[in-house]
Amino acid sequence: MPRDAGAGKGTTSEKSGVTGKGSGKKSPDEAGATGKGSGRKSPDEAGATGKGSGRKSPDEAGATGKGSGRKTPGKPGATGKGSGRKTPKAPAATVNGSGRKTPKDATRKGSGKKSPDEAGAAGKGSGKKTPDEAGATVKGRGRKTPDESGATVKRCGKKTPDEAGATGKGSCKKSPDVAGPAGKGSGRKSPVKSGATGNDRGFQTKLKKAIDNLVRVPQTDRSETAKIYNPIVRGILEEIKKIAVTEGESDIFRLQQLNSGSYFENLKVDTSNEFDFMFCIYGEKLVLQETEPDIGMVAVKLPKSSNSSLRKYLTPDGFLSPKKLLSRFRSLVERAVDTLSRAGAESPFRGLQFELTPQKDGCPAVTLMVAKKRLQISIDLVLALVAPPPWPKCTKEWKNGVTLWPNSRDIRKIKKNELHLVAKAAPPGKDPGGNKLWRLSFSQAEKDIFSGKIINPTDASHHAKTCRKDCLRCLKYIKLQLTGGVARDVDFASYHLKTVLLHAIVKQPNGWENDNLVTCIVYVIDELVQCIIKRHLPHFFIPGYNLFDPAVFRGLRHLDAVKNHFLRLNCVLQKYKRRSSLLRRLLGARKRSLENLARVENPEASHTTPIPSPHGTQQLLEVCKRG
DNA sequence: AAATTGCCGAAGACGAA
DNA sequence: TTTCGTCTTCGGCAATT
Repeated sequence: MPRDAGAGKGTTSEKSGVTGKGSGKKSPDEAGATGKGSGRKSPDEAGATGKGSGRKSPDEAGATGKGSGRKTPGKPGATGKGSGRKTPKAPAATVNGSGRKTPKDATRKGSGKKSPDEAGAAGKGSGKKTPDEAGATVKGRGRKTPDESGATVKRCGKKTPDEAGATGKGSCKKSPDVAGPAGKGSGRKSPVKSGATGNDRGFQTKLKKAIDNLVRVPQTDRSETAKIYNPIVRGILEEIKKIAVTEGESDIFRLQQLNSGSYFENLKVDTSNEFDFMFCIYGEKLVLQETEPDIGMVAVKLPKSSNSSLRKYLTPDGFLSPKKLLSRFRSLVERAVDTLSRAGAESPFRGLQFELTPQKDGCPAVTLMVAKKRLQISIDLVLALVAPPPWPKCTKEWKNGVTLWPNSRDIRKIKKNELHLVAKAAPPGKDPGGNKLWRLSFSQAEKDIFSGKIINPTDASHHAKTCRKDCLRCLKYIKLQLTGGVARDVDFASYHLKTVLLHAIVKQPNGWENDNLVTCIVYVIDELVQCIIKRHLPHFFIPGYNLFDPAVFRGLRHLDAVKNHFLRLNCVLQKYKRRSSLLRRLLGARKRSLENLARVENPEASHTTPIPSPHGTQQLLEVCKRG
């Protein structure tokens, strides 16, 4: 986990009551109008046409008419309350609450977004508003619905390429034609003709499956687990708040939830149901002392004038003690969990078994195991202090100059993020007793970087998304083979891979097209190998903090094993990469020109001499086999 | 300050081509 | 079997009450 390495760590398909007639979704005819009669049909459509239905989520299975968009989790169905965003002065008296409403909806007070069924209940198909409704909703709002903004009728997140083009946004998969101009000339051209043997085909199929499928979390899992962890985390937060109020600590334990970790960054590659949450103490004035800038840790004091309840957790020499505060936090979580587990039959927690795992030395997280029948999930709760901007001095060197990536605007945005301080133990000898030093966590900034716009920017010349995140997921998957099988105790963390990737992008911001995944993996592995050879991997945000410094990295003796593990795979991938015709097929780039493919060949990728390994292919196949 | 709502992006699912 | 387009779900976030 990132924590080991350093820095930190509903929709209820609104059951509208409408029976599914008069759907706002497209009719089959309309669907066909796009020139492609494909796609998933809604249950409504399925019923209308007699054709097979699509996948249903467990909830949907019983429901007809559905809505899109997100509802407050844990509050199924329309609440009937009158709060939320409303048109301040709705001219049309029939409109209660917010959102688009048909006259029919007007009889229901206060619910928000309507399902397509509701929205279009008055007529067939279209979800468009009547002129009256349009007048009622357009004023005084920030964002507008697609309808209001004049777009064509679409309620779901994804857009058709047309819409995407119209708005300049959208994540919809585009056809190769849309995906950008085909090869503009330059670059190495592969002379290799198509020579796929039966083995190669098997290999490429497996690799593609490994890349496409192995590193995904199935939607059903996501849905099922979200229904468990969301109410639990909310419940614990509420219980802690209640306890804190009765015991006079409401000023510090009105915690703010921050979802963090690989699951919420969409970087998860293993099958463990592990979810990380930060519970943040905010609004406190803290005085940071950068006594150990090169290990990413700070000491914290309170202003003299402070009368915060945090005073209880000061050491005799006036430092805020991570150990004391974490201990208090754990006891609060224990009591909250106890309350949850004693909840009545009507509670959302019935049938769940809770177990807090023993506190690990130096670990900032309180880990709660939750079991529901055969499903088991692990919830990591990390107490964090919020350190508002500006960032500490040790980060000053970070991207002071002009860089292509991230660009200066993104850097400003990243630096606006709050930093967090977590109770992660210092390296041996640095903080005896664990009473003084807090670990700087950049998880919010990292989340910002990996959230899409920054890691996968869309620019004028490359309409397709980049493969940067996929690259990291593949590398994490490869690492999993090592740490999950060969040698568990290697201390080589995903955070190291993440850091290498970020440095690699800074060094080489171009060429991360989706079609270039294998080349990119090879490149990042090369960068990693260089870092291992030099025993030097600077923390991304704290240049002076070397993550491979013997003083802070315990797994030094394993690093060469890690290097060899990745090199063997690199050797195979490099060999494989040269067969451009195979690569073309492998990456689904059949329609693109060879020039386009060659254009992105990365000259930097070949600066490492691969170690020949007769077992390389075998190992990669092992990676693929799990699919 | 807290709750609610709606829009958006990301990514999985799945049928048709 | 692969590719593509569409639909769906969920989390993030801003606007609003």
